Amino acid sequence: MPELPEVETVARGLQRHIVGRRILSVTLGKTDFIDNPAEIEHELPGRKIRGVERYGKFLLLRLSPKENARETGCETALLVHLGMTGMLRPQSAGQPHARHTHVVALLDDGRELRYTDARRFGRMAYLEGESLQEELRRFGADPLEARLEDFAARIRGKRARIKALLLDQKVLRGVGNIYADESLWKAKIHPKRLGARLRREEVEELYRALQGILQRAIVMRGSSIADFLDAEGQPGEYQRQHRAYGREGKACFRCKAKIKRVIVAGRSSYFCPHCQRAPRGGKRRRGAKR
DNA sequence: CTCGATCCCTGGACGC
DNA sequence: TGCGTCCAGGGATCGA
Repeated sequence: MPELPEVETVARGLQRHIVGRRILSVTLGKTDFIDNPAEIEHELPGRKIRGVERYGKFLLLRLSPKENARETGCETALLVHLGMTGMLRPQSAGQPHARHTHVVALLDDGRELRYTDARRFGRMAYLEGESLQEELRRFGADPLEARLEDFAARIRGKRARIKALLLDQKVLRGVGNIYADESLWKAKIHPKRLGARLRREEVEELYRALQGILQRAIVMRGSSIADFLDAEGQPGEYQRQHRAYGREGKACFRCKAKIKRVIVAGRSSYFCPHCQRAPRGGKRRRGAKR
């Protein structure tokens, strides 16, 4: 499940392998995850891949300008969201296509940049100029770039549960279920606590926990739970470091209490009931009707 | 504003 | 071995 560290890992791999390449042609399979398939087919051929960036959980492939817009400075990019099972990687054109390969871009070095996605929870969009900027503005701060003050304001200014806030891409871009749970465990904060109710020190603790975990996960090239592979087809190693996620019933690494699982914000949330204390009145407030 | 529910989709785990 | 069922989850959307 590609979150910030996994997408960063893919972006770095792509930087090494496809930057500078020109796209010669595009072939599409199923297209229900593409904003405008016809545009992808028509706009990409002839364009050079100038750079690859991560933007939250998106890969941003910066493209050379359109033929008729050389001077306008109009930025163009291919946005790729890997969803749950998306993979983007270059392979030699001779190699057989993996199952669920839905986008194939032939490159000028004879290789193909292939997008495969079994569940098609991903997204692909070609964007340019103002619509690109507009799309990027929809998202919150990058957790690795945000200053503590900004992070704190984003969290404490909201009454939603902290888990929901961490997952909300408009608040922070790039955090998903795994790293939300891992950072809450590290900071000893229960997922159902309300953002606005966190103490100053807790927010600071969470900020440091989140940054530290994301950085360490990037070094280990992300977590491979089911089938995540980076741009070079390699799995990540960070799943071995998980302290909460996926550990229901197992002993907490700090206190040996059994890790519990609850649904918060519609997602499985793993936490230590001893280290991460439930909020006061977390069930139903006393005397509240119904 | 925030919530839960629902849908999208497929593969893997599990029970029989 | 095979079949049915459940679950995983990021994000959009809708009604409460």
